[in-house]
Amino acid sequence: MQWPWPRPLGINSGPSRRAAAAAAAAAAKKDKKQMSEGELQQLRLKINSRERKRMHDLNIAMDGLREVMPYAHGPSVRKLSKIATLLLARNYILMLTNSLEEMKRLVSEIYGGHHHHAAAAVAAYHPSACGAMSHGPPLPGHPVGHPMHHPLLPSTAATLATTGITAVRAAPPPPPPPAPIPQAPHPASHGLLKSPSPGSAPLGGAFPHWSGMPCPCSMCQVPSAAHHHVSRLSADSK
DNA sequence: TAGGCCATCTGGTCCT
DNA sequence: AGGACCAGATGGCCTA
Repeated sequence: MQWPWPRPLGINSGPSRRAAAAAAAAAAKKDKKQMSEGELQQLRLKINSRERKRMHDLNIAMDGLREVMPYAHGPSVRKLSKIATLLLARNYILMLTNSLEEMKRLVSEIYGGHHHHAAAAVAAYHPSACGAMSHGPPLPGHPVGHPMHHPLLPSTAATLATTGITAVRAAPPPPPPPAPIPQAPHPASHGLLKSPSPGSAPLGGAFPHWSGMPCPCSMCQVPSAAHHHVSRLSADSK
């Protein structure tokens, strides 16, 4: 259907329209009364199946969203819940927007309005790899000694906290960190791990971290947020 | 055991 | 009319 966004209330929903719909529903009900039990059951199964498919598609889309989120991926890592995924995605978008604005501002400061050079500088400074979150070794032109603000600043976990949502089974009362959170190395107790093994790469090496930047994951945004719950991975694939 | 998350079923509503 | 979307109800699974 061509309505991939929530339908605003009130569209085409005047009293007459509603009455018509109600009448149609009533008629359908009457038809259903005339249907045999078997036919009714067939119809129900068909509708249920459609709904299942719809929800599966929704989950696939949700998985797609998880894949591009700056968050741990991998078999040993528990999946973000749906609500956490959406909230993290929102913050991620806000962060990228802020990042872009900040970048523009810096560039225009540096180049003092020479837009041509400024644009080139932006391209060189902020390669697309940054957006792809593949932060391995520093990229050419991608400063390692980034000021403490890679603007992943709107804290996901903070938002989650303010919305009363626990990101990935957040552990209770996270004392809010006053300032930028120290990033490296990740504590072994980072969470989302099946069995935190000291010495092994945090998060199984699955988590892309910026060198010299705050970690974007909600784990780091709020200490002790999100722990355990790995076994649901298997349950999720039921 | 309580609480969180999820899948599924179901009826209502709206759109094409 | 048929399909999509939505929200409430229900029950299962899992963890603290």
